[in-house]
Amino acid sequence: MKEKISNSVIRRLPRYYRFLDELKEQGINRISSGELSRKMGLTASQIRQDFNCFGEFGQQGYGYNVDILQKEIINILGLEKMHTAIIVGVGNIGRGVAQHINFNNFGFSITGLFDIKESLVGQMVYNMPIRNISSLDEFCRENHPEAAVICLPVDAAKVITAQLINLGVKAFWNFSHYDIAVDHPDILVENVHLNDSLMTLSYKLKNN
Amino acid sequence: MKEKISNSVIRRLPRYYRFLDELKEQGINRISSGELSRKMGLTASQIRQDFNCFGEFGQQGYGYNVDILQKEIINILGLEKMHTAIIVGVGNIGRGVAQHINFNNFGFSITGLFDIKESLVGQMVYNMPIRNISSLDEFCRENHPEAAVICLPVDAAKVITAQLINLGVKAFWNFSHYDIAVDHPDILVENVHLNDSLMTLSYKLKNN
DNA sequence: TAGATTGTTAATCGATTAACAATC
DNA sequence: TAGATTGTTAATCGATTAACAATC
Repeated sequence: MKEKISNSVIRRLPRYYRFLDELKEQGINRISSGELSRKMGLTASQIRQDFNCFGEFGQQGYGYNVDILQKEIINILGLEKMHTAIIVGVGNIGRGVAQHINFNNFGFSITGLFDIKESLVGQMVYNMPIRNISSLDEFCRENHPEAAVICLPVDAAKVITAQLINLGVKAFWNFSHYDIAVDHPDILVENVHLNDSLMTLSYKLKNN
Repeated sequence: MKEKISNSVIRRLPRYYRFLDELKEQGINRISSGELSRKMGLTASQIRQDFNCFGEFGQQGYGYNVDILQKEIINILGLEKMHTAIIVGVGNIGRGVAQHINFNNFGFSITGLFDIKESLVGQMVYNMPIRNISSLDEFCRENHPEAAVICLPVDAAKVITAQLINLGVKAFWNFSHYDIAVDHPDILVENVHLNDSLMTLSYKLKNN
């Protein structure tokens, strides 16, 4: 294991994970950096550099064992260690994410869902009722969720995030437009800025 | 306007757009790169470099006019030019995105929604019925959508994407795990890999 | 004018690519 | 052994930061 792993490397790991899955499905259990580079549209050099950040996973003259490599990536990403998480905001996008994402596969166990809207409170998602956001404090003091998925409008996101940080939440999967990292530099944040992404597509269309 | 604008710069533009919005709401109509850098957690240098890729938007000794700057960014991102788009796959995530995203604000006008599931066909989203995916060919030949939002499982995504490219769709907002760019290098793709994002959060939690 | 802040060039830093010796 | 392919160092490329002259 080398020193500091760069962000660029980390962001490529899930993609490797995905492609290794595909190889496994095709019954391929051995792959060289050259072959993988062609399949993924990267350079073989980059692939070898990336993997070598974490140790020596390959074998000279042979390549990489698909299964072992994927297990290493699972380990690096920490997908086997489970973290508790709550979903705050179960509107259009919150509900979509809640139902679409297989949290368990990626190291998260959802322990609660919250919304402010009375009409949503009590509805079942998975096999859990949506709770009133007024019970957030109490719930967190009892259950100590480690992470929160934030699917709220920007103003609510700001307030609720600060509240959750006080309650000990350490990591946020942030779907809101609120920039958590600016106010809370020491908190772990992963942003999903859908609007930003769509604007980028608009840019590409303009400058094709 | 300089030569090639780097990807890193483009990806920062929507974020500038967002922060300028916030400034406008606060009634601030003038900002220096130094102040903005503190608010956004960037260097002032980078901000000036970024804006200078596209022209001279500021004024020495004064800074930038918030309104003008935002209009320039809107122009650069092409948010005023409207593009027609369809949404393919109206399951959990497709529906969430369809209802959550304000496509019109970002240069897109949704002209059709499609799903394969009979139980969904006919249901109304916005003021449009979800159509059967079997009518995709006919619809595209008549309406020529420029872009498609892909919210499908990986296998369906692969097939439908190829079909849509044949029908003249030029750009994809891709929520599937299928890597469009590998098979179709000349097509415009903007990926939203939610699973990848969540795995990154898992990594951060492991290596906090 | 003096102060502030841009636009822009130069320096630094980091990430990607190329090359090749080590080794299976 | 000969061929293949890794692990790793060195070279290149690109992006960020620093510095400062231009100018409002």
